[in-house]
Amino acid sequence: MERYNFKAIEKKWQDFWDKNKTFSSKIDRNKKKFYCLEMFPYPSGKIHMGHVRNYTIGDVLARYKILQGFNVLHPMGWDSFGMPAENAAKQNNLDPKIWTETNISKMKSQLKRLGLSIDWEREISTCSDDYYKHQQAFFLELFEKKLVYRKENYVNWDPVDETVLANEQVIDGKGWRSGAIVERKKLNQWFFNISKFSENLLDGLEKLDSWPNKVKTMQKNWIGKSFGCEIDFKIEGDLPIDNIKCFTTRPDTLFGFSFLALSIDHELSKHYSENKEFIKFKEECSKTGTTEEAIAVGEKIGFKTNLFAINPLNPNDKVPVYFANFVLMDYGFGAVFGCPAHDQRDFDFAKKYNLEIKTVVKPHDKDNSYEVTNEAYAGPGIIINSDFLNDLEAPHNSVMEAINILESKKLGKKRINYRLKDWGVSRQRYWGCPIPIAYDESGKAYPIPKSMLPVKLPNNVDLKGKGNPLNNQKEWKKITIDGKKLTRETDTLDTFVCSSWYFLRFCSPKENNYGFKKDEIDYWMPVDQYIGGVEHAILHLLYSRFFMQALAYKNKEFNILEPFDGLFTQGMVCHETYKDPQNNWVSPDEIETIGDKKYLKRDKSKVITVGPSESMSKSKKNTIDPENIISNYGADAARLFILSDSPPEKDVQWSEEGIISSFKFTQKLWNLNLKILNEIKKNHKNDNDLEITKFTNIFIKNVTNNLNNFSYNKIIANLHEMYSFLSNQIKKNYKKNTLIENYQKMLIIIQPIIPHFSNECLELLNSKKEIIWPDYDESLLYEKEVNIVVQFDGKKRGILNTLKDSSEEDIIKLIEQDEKLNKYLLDKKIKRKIYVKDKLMNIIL
RNA sequence: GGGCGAAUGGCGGAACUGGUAGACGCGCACGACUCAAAAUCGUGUUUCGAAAGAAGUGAGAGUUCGAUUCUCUCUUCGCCCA
Repeated sequence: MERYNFKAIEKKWQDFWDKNKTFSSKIDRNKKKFYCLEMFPYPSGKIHMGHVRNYTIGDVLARYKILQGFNVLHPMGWDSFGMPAENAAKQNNLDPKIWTETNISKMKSQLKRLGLSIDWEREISTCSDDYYKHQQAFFLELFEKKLVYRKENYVNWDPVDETVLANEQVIDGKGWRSGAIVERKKLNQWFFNISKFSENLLDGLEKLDSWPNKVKTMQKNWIGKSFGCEIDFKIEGDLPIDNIKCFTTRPDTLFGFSFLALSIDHELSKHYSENKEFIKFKEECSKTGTTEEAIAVGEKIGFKTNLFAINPLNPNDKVPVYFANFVLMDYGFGAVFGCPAHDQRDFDFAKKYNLEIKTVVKPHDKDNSYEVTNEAYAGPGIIINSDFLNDLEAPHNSVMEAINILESKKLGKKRINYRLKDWGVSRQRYWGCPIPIAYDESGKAYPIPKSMLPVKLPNNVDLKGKGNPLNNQKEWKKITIDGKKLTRETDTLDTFVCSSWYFLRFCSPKENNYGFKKDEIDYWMPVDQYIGGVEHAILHLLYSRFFMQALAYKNKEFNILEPFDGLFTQGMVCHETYKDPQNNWVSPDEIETIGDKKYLKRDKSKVITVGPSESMSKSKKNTIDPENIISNYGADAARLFILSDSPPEKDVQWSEEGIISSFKFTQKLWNLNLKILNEIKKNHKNDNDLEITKFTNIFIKNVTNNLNNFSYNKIIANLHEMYSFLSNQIKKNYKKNTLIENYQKMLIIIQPIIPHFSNECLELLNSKKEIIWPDYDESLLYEKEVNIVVQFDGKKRGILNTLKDSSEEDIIKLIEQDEKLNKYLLDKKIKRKIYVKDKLMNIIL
């Protein structure tokens, strides 16, 4: 038996694709285009199994579309700005640029070994100034359109490292590196006005039919449109103010009003800046944490002012005003009216401070004496105890009615509120795209003229020092524009900005004057199928959608509003976790299995406990290195396995047995291939071809359907069926041409999955016929005979094999003649017959 | 706390619009080849039962001639948001 030499064969085809530029793409207006895109990777230096899965899924689709005759664009690039480079640079005294470039070349060669159908001529890297100069131009374009602005906002400040921390760098309220307690600090930062497009972004979701509903729902919730009312509450007390503005979605519960709560960042707080009690209260608030989660879980606390708010619907009703930790400045106006009976947070607060709890909604099954006691009632019902609002259906009719009354009395205004906040894009870091702005001494911002772009990152920057590295570049910061001496902005852009338009750049990767060429994006965009992890379901996808809106704003030339026509979110790659007796994580390749137990390889007295399968992560040491897998088993085997066990949208469990089984399967297929080539040489004259042609037809139909539905795991099952069919039937002496024709079709069908193997076999088969995706003949799928399930009283009692399209009478006759079935009919009267043609006969006795 | 989704053999998973539950793979068992093992090939494998047969898709109800599929209630798990 010959071994399949995957190493030589895979290399041969990868070199062939490289040399012939097989996957290079050009605009061809006679062909239908297909833009297949997988989320581009961060160049960490090593591909991981998640990449293998992501890019295999995309590659299967791209190759399928190529075979179907589409003009396919399938590019790849690098999301190469970001913190890991800066951290690595700090730790190892490296230049982030060199670190990143080395990683890119390593990862590129690894990706090539997977045999992907990538057009490498379109490769881009977001950290190169060829790329980011266009991004700076976009920033200025948005600046001109007034979609970018600067405002003060809070950041996580590490006082020891003198740096701003990302949320994920704050662990238990402390800086991840210094361990210092993180402070809230206000900084001037740049914002993209994404909230301006809230309605468009919400609306656009409706048209995205090929997006998973899950993702659409997540975006919808993130945008968080709510319908309600803004109310001006009249204020009495010891401060010179007349009113406080609130937003509420439940103005219909105003008669349950018992306090008014303000965010500690509300503008009124400035009146208390010297108040010791208030300062203490603020400290208390920051201890419980300022994340929304901490607030929801933690205790609700408040600071009572000497102010009173007057209920607009009932002027005799005056309630106290508090500052409270559960009110967020970002939502509405940073002020809410408290209705304890019908909101749990308000309820908790009222209990703590002994405030009145007035029930104003009763559930449908309760009478008017209903009273909220142990917890707030937030469900639907009927309004009670509310004067002119009584008996209204809540919330369906009551909210609208309350708004109408408030509007007619000029006490409030109908208002739509969005949860979506503007996108803060300033990052106080070195390794990012410089923001093309400079300031004069008064702090006024000037855009840097387009002719002076790119604003390049300076080289040889000391990253180990404190503070923002660019801010320490005294010379770099100086710039003169039109004779004015200015100081550059030292913040860089969030890396999400880089990934918000890279799919446009792939259409025109070499264009020098602008980020893309119009005729090129008009041809290629939108991305027909975008594939990536569900972890990007909200931010990256929403930002990219916003970016298209922003480019199209006040620009009739640009008319792509949705960048991604289809979206597919793949699941994660998981692996069992292992621990030694000391409870340390152990990596799979440190383990040896003897019998049904696992031991540490280097010390076999240590028994390993097997933990649950979890997504591969370095911290749990349950990663598998794709490079080893490809070296040991080949790219085709790796592709087969990563697709085989689970549907692509679900998590897949990596296992040693699984990859070995896929590897063995490639070997079996190879030997089968040799046998088939041998049969062809024999040149049989046998005319019986129906069986194999029929099989090929079913095979084409099944795989095509499964490809269209992303049921890639089922394709692997189809492949096994093909193998078992061919290995059983090969001795049937099929005529040479029949065999060649059918086998060629099968090899084409398996090409998207195992491209190296398929190409090699096709070459050896040397058929004259063109290599295109085969059609199937519907008439050949027609069976003359069918199996009919026979049921008595709904219970399956047997199967009849009979002619297709048999009548009910024919079937009954057959049952009467059948020894096993006719006994059920003895001494019985048939009450009813249900006959489903060619499928089932159910007899009710 | 809210939203979305899932639950099928020892395991991963199939089952198109309600119509043969368990495709395909892993694992396991037995057999062939071998002095032996590995590799390979073959057979079997939901459970109970010798068999006939019965039960069976998280639990409970409902609709139906018929439910993994539809409806309701519950349990558990996952993801997202808070």
